[in-house]
Amino acid sequence: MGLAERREREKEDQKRRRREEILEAARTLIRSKGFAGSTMEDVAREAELSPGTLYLYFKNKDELFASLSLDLLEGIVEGLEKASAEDAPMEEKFEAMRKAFSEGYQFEPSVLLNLFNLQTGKQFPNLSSEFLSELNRLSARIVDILAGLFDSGIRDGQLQDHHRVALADLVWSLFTGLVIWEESKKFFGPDKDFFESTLELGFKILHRGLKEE
Amino acid sequence: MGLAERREREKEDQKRRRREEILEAARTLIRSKGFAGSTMEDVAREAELSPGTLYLYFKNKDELFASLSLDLLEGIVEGLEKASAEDAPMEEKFEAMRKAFSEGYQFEPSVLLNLFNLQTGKQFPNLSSEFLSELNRLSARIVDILAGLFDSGIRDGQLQDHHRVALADLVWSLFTGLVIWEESKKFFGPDKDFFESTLELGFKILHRGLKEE
Amino acid sequence: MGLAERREREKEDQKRRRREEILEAARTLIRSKGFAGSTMEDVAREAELSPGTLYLYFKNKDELFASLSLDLLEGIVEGLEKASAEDAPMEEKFEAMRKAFSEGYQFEPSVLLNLFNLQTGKQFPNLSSEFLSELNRLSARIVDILAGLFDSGIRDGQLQDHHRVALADLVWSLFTGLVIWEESKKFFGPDKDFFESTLELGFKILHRGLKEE
Amino acid sequence: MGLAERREREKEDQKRRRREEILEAARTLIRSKGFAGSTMEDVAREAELSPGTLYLYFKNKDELFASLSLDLLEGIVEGLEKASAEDAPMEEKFEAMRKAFSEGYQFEPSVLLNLFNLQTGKQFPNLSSEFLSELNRLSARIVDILAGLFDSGIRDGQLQDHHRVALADLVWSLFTGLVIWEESKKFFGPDKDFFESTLELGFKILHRGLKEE
DNA sequence: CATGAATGAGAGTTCATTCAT
DNA sequence: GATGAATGAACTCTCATTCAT
Repeated sequence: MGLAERREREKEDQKRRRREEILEAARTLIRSKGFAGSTMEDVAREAELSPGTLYLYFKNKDELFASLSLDLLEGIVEGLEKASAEDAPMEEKFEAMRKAFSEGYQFEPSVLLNLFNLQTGKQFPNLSSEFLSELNRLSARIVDILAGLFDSGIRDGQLQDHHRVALADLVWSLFTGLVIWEESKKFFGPDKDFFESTLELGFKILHRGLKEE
Repeated sequence: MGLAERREREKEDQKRRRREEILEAARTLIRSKGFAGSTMEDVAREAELSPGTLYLYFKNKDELFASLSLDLLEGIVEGLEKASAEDAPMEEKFEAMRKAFSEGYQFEPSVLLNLFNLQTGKQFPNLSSEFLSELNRLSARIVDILAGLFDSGIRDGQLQDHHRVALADLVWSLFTGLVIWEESKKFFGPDKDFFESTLELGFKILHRGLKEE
Repeated sequence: MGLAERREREKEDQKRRRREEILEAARTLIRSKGFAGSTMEDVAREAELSPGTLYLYFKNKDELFASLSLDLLEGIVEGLEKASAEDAPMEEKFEAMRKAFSEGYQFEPSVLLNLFNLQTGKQFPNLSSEFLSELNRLSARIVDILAGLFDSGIRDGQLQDHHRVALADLVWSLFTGLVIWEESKKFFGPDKDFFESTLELGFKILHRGLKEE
Repeated sequence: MGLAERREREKEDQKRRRREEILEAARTLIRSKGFAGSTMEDVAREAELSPGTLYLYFKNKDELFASLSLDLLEGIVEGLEKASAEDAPMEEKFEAMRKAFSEGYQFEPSVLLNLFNLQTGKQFPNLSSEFLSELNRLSARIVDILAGLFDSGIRDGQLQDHHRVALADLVWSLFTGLVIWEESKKFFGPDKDFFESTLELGFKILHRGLKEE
């Protein structure tokens, strides 16, 4: 490996790290002030950079914050892929799914809310279509994996036969709805967080509701 | 009834109608451009009024659009109250619930998304606290009714025993998640709407998952 | 006197009374919120009328509030005319002057401040020139009377010889300056009002400073 | 001195200069159109900047224009402090006072008028309380210095004994009243300016009226 | 690469004034 | 004469974005 090559790589690393720092700052801010409430200057201050610098790493504000959503979705995809790869009884698969979602929740609830604002696609004329289709590709991938998971369960007789995609939509909706609802509840009673336990209950009932006897 | 009295009442009616027109215009706009993307001038133009007039009926933009959320929640509360009032087998109650949600969906999905933006409470400094607490009161009322519904089912032995509020949270989350998700899907495949069928499936599975044998 | 004539007169009276009520309301408001801070709707509410009605009595907001200044100036002119009419020793004339000013102060300090805003003539494009010249005529009249007063004192050897108009300007400036300054002081120490005693002292020193020995 | 340090200082200078330019523009405008008549866009245009830039240097319109008043008051305080520091016969001190005021007049009469609008405190909800108290502190300081000046004259037997603060109020009122009055007169007879000569006369009479024989 | 001062379009909001009833 | 709902021009202020250094 030549020197030039190493330099190159170090530069790349440096760049990636910077990018991460900015996203980290954005995540902190979206939590406390929401998307519309956070200014680029806020992000710059939080990341200890100047506003101009942000534009060296992100095309605009929308894409900066949308990148958070991408990260979130990627994390969930990864988790779900692992869950679906295993050759295990349905119970364990459900458990793995639940864990993947749970990790998504850790990421930052506000980001998920923002994802939907993005995805309904209104008011984000600055989001490049490549970006949007990447978001959609990942969402679709999630539903895909979930559908596949249910398909395998149905085919080997562990689950009742229902439309796979509808089942996937249901689970994904349950997850996102719960994230948002728990986030809302926090606002008027900031102390408690029942996300985990309620999600667990949800999966339990879901499993029982689907199980083939 | 005196003439003055009649005049008075007609004026009241006129006023209410105007308010409705403005809300209607806002609903149309939130659908096409979202909350942040809709300007007060847009609303005025849509309602065929001048911008200043809007402020005779609503204190500011936030409250105007939040009023839509209030209407939506009120509609759902009403529907659920009817569902819970009936003395019927659980199946029918579930069916009534589903209908109440279904009507909420008709109202306008974007409004629900905006409700959550409001409720996470960030970035809406112009929303009076009375308004926010009214929003929260209604949300709480919904969960309350749902919890009561499950409670009755559990107590007369039709449903398995679970934490009532957790069950309520689950149903409410499922509904809201589904609304938002279907709305998102429309954006990248605008032709189909599986909300109704998926919600139906959800309730079916939920019922089976909870039913005491 | 015919009936028609009486009707006419009663109408006139009624009209004048209405006008007074509006001015009274404006005076109350200018005290508490200042000119720019008072809206026409405020005035209407205070006078228990509708906004539109104000325009039956005054051409616009500027003229309404400027009328207060006219009233104030007229009161002072009247008082000073009495003071200058008397054939009395200088001491008594000074005392009469002081009283005239004192009554002007009772009228409402804020009105005087507004008068100057009007008279520096900026930002009041809605004030008809007739109105402005009436304001100026009264101001000039005040200086005139004061100058005459000093003239008589100088000519009969009671006062030292100085430029009459300059003396008049001095007294008028002293008065207005004191009104405004005491008003300002009230804002950060609202309890005390030294206008009367300080004005008295001012006149005493002025007299001693001018008296021919 | 390091390079960084020098850069730093130059930046500071640049910043101060910009601020001055904006204030200068505001002063030009308040003279021609008054406070309420000048828009932020006017100021920006006059300063050859964009509206947004003004807000980098001043929190809002009120504070921008109030800064002019602060400058004016500071100038007067400075002048008066010099006047009171001298150990000189009363005549010279009076002369020094007069000069301090005279320079205040040069600053810009309209600013003084605006100061009083500010200080009566109505209708300026955007003025931070720190700003207001700074204005009041300076006003109080002026009266303080003046009172001290009179006190020394009284104690060494050059002036008759009167309430020091009342004397200070008188002089300050005379000054401000004269500024405003001469400004008003300019409006309907724009050619002449008797401020200097009238102020001189005022001080002469005042001195004679106070002098202990 | 990084900066941060400057930009300027665009938003929400106010309020003097009008006019159909 | 009186009303008050409606108007709409005009204002202040924000903030994503740019670009000279």
